[in-house]
Amino acid sequence: MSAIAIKYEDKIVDLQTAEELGLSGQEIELDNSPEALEVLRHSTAHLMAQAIKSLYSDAEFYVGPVVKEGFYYDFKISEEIGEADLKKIEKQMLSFAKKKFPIERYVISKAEAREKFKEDHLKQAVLDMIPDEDVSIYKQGEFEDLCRGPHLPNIGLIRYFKLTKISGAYLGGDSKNEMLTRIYGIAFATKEALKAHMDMLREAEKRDHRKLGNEMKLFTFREEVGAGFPIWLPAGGRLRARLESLLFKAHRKRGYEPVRGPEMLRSDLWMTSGHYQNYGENMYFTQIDDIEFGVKPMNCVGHIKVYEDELHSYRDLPIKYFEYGVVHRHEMTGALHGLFRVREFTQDDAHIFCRADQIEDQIIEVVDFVDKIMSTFEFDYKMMISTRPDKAVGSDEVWEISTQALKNAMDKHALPYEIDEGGGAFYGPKIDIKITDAIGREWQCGTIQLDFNLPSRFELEYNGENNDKIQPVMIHRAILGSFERFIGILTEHYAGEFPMFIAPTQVAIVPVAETHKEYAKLLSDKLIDINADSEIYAKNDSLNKRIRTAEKTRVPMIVVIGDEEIENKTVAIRDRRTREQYTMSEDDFLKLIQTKINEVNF
RNA sequence: GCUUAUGUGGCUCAGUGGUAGAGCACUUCCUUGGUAAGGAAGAGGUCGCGGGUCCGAUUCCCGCCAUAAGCUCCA
Repeated sequence: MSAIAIKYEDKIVDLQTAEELGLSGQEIELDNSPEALEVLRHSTAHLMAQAIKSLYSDAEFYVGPVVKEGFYYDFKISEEIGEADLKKIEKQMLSFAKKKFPIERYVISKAEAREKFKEDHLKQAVLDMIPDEDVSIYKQGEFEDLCRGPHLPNIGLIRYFKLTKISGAYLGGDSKNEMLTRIYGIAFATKEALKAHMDMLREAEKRDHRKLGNEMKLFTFREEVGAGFPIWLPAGGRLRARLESLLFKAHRKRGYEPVRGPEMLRSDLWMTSGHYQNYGENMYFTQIDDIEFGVKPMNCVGHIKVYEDELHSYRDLPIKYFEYGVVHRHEMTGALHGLFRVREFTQDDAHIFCRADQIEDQIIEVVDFVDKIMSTFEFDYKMMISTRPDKAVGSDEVWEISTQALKNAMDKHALPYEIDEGGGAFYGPKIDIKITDAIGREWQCGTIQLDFNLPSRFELEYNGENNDKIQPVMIHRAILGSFERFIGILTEHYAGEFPMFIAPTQVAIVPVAETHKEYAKLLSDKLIDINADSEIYAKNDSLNKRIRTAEKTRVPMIVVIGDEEIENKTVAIRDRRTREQYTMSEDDFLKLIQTKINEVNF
């Protein structure tokens, strides 16, 4: 295999440029490495533009970058174009690729470029953004494009690609500007890699929690209820209740006290906290007897009021309050997405009030808590420290101290993290937990936020050793993030096949005949005694049909009960995971279920 | 919020300028069955909501609501 580019001073330089400038470096071959794919996908974007230009002669082109999930090109044509046209464009791309045009590069002045692309007002907009005097042009066959590269030496190298999506996009991402057409695509160096990618997309589609949630009757949305307000159905309710009770115990063990603040608080309080000024556009307000109230978008103010209910000694700290807090946030309609982004959700929220010297230990304790839960669900995760955003309260100094405190805690325990500049909450910096699911997708759930600002704004204090008044530090934290999003992620992570300890139903009981129904009910009661939910499939259907129906609900275990089982006090088990059938004594079976449910503790 | 598309019984979807159809689910009956769909009959829809055009609208037009994809990743 020959090189398609080189690496020079840590930058990818294509062969055309390298030759021109006489550069040399480590060769990059056409494989599925990030560097090679970047070059390949960039050239594929150009090939797509070439095909579009040949099919729609009035096409004007904006930008065509490589992105995380492939590449795209923004352009404008007079004709209407849709999903169905993608095939046509792909075909045209292939026919160009077969001609193996070399990709040539040359440099001209910006003025010359302006003249060259005078027909294309989008290219002019691109030129406006380039500060340099000279610009590079890449040419393949008849097609020329303004581009800084890097590109492949020849379009014949582009073989395994797919156009995936077509949509609108604003010029420069600004909704005040004109709307362009955007086509997304993906390209790989090998056929296998492309196939694996397409398989992953199909798999993701199959796992979509909106689809599974509907099929498995976990939750639903209704137009007449309102966008972004989920309705939990019985199966979803059972799953959620299991999570809640596991988590309740876990909090109690770690010294958290359950509390609860009101859904609505007077607006004055939101002004004190700064939410009114910094978060108001996401809040819902209402008027009661001439007083304005804000529906809580976060639980911290309620917990602050709990803290204020009595005087605290330095000996009592840290004080930890937790609540499954229902919050409302006004998200843009276009941002709503199944359970992943809703307007009402329940956080597994907690606030730790502690002394400055306890920050590090508290942060680490929370990180451990997170680790315990995430590893139980077999999630890999990484942590990200987010710094001061544009809209923020508090002095730079306080931000600096608190951001440093987070970094120190992490560094001291050799915990790896990345930095997200400007991603913090308006009252303090945070550590976000990003988990990776079963098919490699990343999700943001948990968050640990360090806050000196709210304690100061609410003038919180505790009595120090010398009876002096000292301001506590507040740590806001959520581990699942919200039950909604987390259950959505779990659904996709497990493809609906929830493990025993959170499954909505642990066991499906199928009595062979009418005469076995009574026994099935007895077994079901025994299961309730060990905290396992079961459903009896005793409808007037054939045995086969009832087993099939039970299978479709993705229940972890199906047990069939007939004369034989009743006589021998056994159950015939059908295990979802192994798809195997075996017989077990009823006692052993109950013990097994009990073990499987109890083996999980956060 | 913006752009585009979609919206037909509980679910998945056909269909049409002359007020609708299938499969699954549901109800009743027959079947009493040993591990992935037994059979029959029946009930269920003002075709998302509101307005307009038309003799007539679920179908065409407009507005709204909801859903989906995208709108950040800079030649």
